[in-house]
Amino acid sequence: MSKKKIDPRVLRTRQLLRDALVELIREQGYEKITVQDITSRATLNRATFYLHYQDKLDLLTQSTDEILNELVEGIHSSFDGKVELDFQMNTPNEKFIFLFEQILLNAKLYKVFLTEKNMPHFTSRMMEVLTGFISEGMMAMEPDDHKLTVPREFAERYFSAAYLGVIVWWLENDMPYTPKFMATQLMRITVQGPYAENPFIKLK
Amino acid sequence: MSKKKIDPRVLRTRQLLRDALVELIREQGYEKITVQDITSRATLNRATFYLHYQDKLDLLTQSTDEILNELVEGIHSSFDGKVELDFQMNTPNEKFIFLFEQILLNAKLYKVFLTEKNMPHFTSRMMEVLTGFISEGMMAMEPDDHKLTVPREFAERYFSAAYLGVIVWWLENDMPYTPKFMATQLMRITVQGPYAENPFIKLK
DNA sequence: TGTCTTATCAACATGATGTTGATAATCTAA
DNA sequence: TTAGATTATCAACATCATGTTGATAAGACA
Repeated sequence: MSKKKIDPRVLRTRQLLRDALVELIREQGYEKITVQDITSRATLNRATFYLHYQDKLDLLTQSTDEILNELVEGIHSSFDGKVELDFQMNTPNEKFIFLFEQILLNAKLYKVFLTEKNMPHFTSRMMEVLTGFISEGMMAMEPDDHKLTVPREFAERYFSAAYLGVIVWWLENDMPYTPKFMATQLMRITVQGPYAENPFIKLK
Repeated sequence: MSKKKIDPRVLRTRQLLRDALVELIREQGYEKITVQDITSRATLNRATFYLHYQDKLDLLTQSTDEILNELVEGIHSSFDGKVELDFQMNTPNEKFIFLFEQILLNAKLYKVFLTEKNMPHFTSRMMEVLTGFISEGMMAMEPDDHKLTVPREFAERYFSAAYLGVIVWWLENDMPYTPKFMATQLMRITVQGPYAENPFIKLK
């Protein structure tokens, strides 16, 4: 009901605007772009822009929301209830492999949106997405707050930030490893920490 | 030699502009601010702004650099060579306590710059600062790359992103814990992971 | 004190913004 | 395939922010 048929011209126009935005951000940074620049690149009239979006920021916000909603829905529809989100040494979680694979598919776009300085909204939304998976996984592993070493929110933020940081690093370096390798490394560092002979674990 | 006497009026003007910027970002977000807004708030003429900065972004960039340079120099001068940056269970590293204390002192400013959406430059510079400490600590602990479970750069990014995420969480929630508590939690989750009975460590 | 530096102020050209109304193109459904 | 509805185009507009300039005032410093 909520999805009436959308005029294909509208979809086309919005896609053109979004593509133009991504290109221009990469070329000259988000700040310097004007609505005029975007519509010129998209071969549309400037007034047309205002039929679809309030301003530059609105275009960016809506685009990021659409992209990340697709990501989340893709994961949900592929794994709906089938895969437990547990953390095990050297066995990368399939959802995380899928995550890196999806990002790889749209690497050009993710790279621009995640690694350009001054990209409002996208990074925080991406963080929310990751927090979703991580809090889900943590609740599955340990629903009892008392058995956590640190406040739950603290841990969730710690891991989502760490994972996002790694994703950004991967993109900045032009994806030097496969999705499976990345997911494996994440499991390993999460479980074992960074040192092979784990000098951390010397409990008193 | 590089620090000639700076006219106090210049310092005053720059301080006024920086303060105005921080206030306005908090009130209406970085995007919507104009140079006119900043100079009005600072009770300065708009032309005066251009005697000191190229544009809004230049003011922001220079301000963040100054703030973070002060932070780094403060830590260096307080601990110069005295404190090893090692990671031990339940014993928070003094540099990290100091870090949280410094942020607490300028919490209003850090909160705006780190948690407002769309804050160019500051977050990435802050990340660099953290990466500095972390890579220093990791090299002290384990200079041999072969004994790492994951690529060194991967681990450095993982931890700096995680730590920055936790700092942002702390600020967003209006510093609900003391710097010492925060530093302790960071050590604990880094060393032991999030679970008290560490179910992660079930090696095959 | 006088000199140098900086701030002030008004004014200007330029360019981006957001809106409007008339017109053309394109889609959808009968 | 055609008619009616939707959307895009285009030119024009007032408004606002920008960046700069030149003349003048105020403040710092030796």
